[in-house]
Amino acid sequence: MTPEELSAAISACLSQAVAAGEIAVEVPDTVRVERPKSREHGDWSTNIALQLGKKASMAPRDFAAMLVRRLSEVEGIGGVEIAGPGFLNITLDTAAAGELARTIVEAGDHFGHNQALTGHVVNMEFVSANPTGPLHIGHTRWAALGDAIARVLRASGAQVTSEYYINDAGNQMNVFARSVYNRMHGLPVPEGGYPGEYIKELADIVLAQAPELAEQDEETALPKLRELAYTAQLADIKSTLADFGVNFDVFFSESALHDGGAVADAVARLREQGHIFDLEGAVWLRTTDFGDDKDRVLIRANGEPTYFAADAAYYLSKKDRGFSEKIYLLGADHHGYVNRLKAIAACAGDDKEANIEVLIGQLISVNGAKLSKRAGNIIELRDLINWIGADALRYSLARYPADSPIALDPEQLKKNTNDNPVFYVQYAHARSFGASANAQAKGVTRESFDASLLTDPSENELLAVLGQFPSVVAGAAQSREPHRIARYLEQVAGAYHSWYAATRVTPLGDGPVEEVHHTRLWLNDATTQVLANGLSLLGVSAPERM
RNA sequence: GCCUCUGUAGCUCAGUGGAUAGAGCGUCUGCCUCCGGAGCAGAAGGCCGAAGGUUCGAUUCCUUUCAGGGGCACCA
Repeated sequence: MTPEELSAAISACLSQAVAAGEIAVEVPDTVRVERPKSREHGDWSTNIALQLGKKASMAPRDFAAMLVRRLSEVEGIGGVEIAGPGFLNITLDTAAAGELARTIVEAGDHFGHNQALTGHVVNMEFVSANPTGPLHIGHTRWAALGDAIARVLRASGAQVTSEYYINDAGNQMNVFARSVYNRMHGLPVPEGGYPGEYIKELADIVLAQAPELAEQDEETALPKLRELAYTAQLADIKSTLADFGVNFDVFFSESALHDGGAVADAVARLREQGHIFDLEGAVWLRTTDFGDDKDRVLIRANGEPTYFAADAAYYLSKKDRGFSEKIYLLGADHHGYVNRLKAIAACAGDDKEANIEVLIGQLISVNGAKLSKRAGNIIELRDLINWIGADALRYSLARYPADSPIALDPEQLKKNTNDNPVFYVQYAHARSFGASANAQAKGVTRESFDASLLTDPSENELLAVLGQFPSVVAGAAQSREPHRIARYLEQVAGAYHSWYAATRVTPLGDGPVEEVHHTRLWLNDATTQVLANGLSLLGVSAPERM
């Protein structure tokens, strides 16, 4: 019996009691069941009687007593006790609890999938680093976390498109091109230009493709140089992301918005909506009507559209493409954008609470220094991957909530590789995988299964932890917090290691293979499955040996 | 000044309107003649930044306050 099934059973009892006229209260959609810290409080507990007692004008303990009578009749429930002010402590029959092992193995890769977000059509935009330099550590957090969120949302039934917005328009591209040009000719970095070593590499790549650029003056060379350098840089970004296990569904070009007339069109549409005004030659969007602290310019007095205008056009594109929820994952340095992005949504006639969601991730600091490609002291994502591996990096970024600031010391991270929790989890997977193979070599099989034999306390604990996976996934999806998966996996690994130390899947020595060994193989393999499914949601590999 | 995030064990950080607040690292004690010891069992270590409020119950929600990070462009 899974916690969900137990929860449903309690709801059913409540509904029956209402129907029978024993209580008069609105039955909540779901009843929360929790794993009590102490085993003395049963396998699962609920505080539903405390919550509903008052609403039903009953003493919580009387309400609880009513529920106990009905719950005790439910198949699979071994006992129900009232504790304290009205907690219900529920103990499952061993067999009902153990049945979960078979449920998981049979569900396979699908175990953990749920319907919490079925029907949601979501656009998730993240990373969106400027194509003027390589991805660096500042981009890695959302790359890891954003991709994990996309996976978790999909597992919860949402239809998700992940998107990378390429800021390939505006003056920065010219500065970028001039930086490459200057480097090519041994000139100093231009004012406000990019100094990093990668500029030299780009210059070499560009020259290899178009040697004639070396002979041309800046004005002649720039357009083609710009195009080639941009293409090379974007290709580098894409390949780094791929090595990190992050594959976007869509790469969306900002300049395409300008060239295709989408920006002008967006301004016209917003004007129709009545949120535009003209002042001192510029065109403004009245974002203050929707919570922004100042109005924003869309078209400058000189006729050029602002970056914000492209943002508006981009939002409308997402809306036109049918996404009911647009999620933006931004760094804390963009926190000032939240209100104006939401104002765009509202100006476009959307609900700024339901149709747009802006998540702010705190920045990662490295040795206390801020990183900037302009300053040239970047730590590249590719280097980090090479140093500590994509798995360890993704996991260590995914195990913290986005709003907690983390300070990474690359040297420390590299040194502490063996202390990284990812190894604890991956090791549990490898160990359970190996244990299964060994057991089967000794004649243990999954041909028979008797759930009532899983009586060891460590088995009760492991089963309880495994059973929580679907609700953990659903919770992670709804809260956009994939770190819950990581923390949960650490719990699973811990429960597995304890179980492994307490029981045996393979008989001791030359002992006979008994029914209990066959049954434990199911539990072992169920654990392997949950660990693999969970790691997959984080984009981390589940090795069969280490 | 305004907005926002953070403050929990020596360190890095989880966590919840409920029963005894957790993990890893570090420290200390045990456990390899047998399925992977990259592991297990146990010990020590806490004014959940501070003060008010809501509640039967607050570390959790609200207000104030102190401390730290980040942000406040007709840049992109």
